[in-house]
Amino acid sequence: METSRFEAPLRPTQHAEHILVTAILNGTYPSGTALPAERSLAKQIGITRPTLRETLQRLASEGWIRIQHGKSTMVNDFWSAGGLSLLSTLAKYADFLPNGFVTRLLEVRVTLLPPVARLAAIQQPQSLLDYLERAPQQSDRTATFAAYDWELQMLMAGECGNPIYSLILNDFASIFQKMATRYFLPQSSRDASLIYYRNLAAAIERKDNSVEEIVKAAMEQSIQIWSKVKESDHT
Amino acid sequence: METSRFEAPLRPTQHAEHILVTAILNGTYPSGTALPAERSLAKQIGITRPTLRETLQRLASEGWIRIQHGKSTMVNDFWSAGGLSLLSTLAKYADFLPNGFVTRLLEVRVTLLPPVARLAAIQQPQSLLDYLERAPQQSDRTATFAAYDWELQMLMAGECGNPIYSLILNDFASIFQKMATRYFLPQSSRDASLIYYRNLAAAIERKDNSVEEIVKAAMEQSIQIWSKVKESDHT
DNA sequence: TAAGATAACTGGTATGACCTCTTACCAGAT
DNA sequence: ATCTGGTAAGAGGTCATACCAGTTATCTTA
Repeated sequence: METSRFEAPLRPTQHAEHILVTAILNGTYPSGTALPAERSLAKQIGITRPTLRETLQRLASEGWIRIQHGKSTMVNDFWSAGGLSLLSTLAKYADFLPNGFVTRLLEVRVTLLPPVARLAAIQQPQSLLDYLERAPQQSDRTATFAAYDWELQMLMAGECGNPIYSLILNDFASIFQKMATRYFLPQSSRDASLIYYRNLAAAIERKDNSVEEIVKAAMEQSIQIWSKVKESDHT
Repeated sequence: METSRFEAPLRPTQHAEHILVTAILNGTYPSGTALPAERSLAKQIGITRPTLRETLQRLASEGWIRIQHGKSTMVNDFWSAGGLSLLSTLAKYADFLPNGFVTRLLEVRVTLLPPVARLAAIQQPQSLLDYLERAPQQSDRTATFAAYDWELQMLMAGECGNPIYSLILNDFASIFQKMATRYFLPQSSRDASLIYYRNLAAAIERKDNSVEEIVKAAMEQSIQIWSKVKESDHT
């Protein structure tokens, strides 16, 4: 349950977020119901109203709640009303994530990244090749692989010519970073990625439009790998 | 420059957002530089610090700025550091949008929506068919088409079984709504959509896996239509 | 009975003080 | 000379409380 061994005394604003998000996720404040008034809510949580409001504004902009002057603040069904920035907050409370949620994320990546890679390979092939040249070694640490793999995605999104893909990926960051340290733990995961990097570099040099398929295959494989990693973790 | 003919006296918190976002977009506060201290910034804008902070927190959560205790608040390069929720704020300041930005958004939709439609057609075909049954009439108002078209996308995202697609679409909402009223203005746009709705319904009933292609073709066509709409608007 | 004032909610903003973190600078010890 | 630790200034973080402004139900009043 804990992220760190020592209970870091949360700042009031983070404390409020923790209380509220937890309460929404566990059904204490079901969607469609009204949140307590700010004055009483602040007293309950043990912070002051201005501080509480900063947190409320943040949660509202992510889509957890809906604030309207004069009316009570309402709890949203964030799956239907929320924005992608929910993911960054949601990642902090991974215990509440539905089963297979990371898989859902990887499935989105299967549809997104291949076209992005194709465009990037067309627009800035040398930039990708330079980066792929600096691929990690088989013996490198898990964290090294996680960082390298993530930056490869960001690089492709940044070079594809469409800035919107970067925005989407940025929202994926928190959850991806969190899963990557588990994903790259087995040696087999790292081996698979190294093969992927090599194939990708070769495809980019060939300029034969095989980039999209290669990335798609790798992304689909990553779903399989992830499901195995999850199994072995439960053992 | 103005969105409405009448200068609506913005609430302090919105006023602050307007000032800051405008200043960031027009280069007054370039990315990488420090924002003025909260106390002086609040005085400049003419609001108080707690109010300013609410706005700053919101902007920070969208990725415009980076706040750190003790250090100065820094301006981000939001294209590389921002999240998808930027779009909702960005839509309010469409004058600063780079040329072809909506086209970039439509291009993302081309990669995103077809797989979503395919999944939705598999999981909840009847739900889609029921909705397509209630398609608007050729003579209906522009706003009617805009609303119907948007809700169709949302329905597909909601029924596809992967909640993340809904989150992404939600962030598209503001810009899409804004463009839809222009997009559906010509009769030809509405005719094209009506054909698309019919084809889609037929494909779903056939259950022959043609849904994805039909949606993809329609989304690609929408890019063409949009470029024509833009041209004629400049005339 | 129906229109309008009013009071009691709710969130929105204003003040000004104090707490905490970061940083740079400087005195003292090595 | 260099390292160490303290110290002060400036940044964001929080608090306390009062007041402003929409929303809504109620209670007048025509």
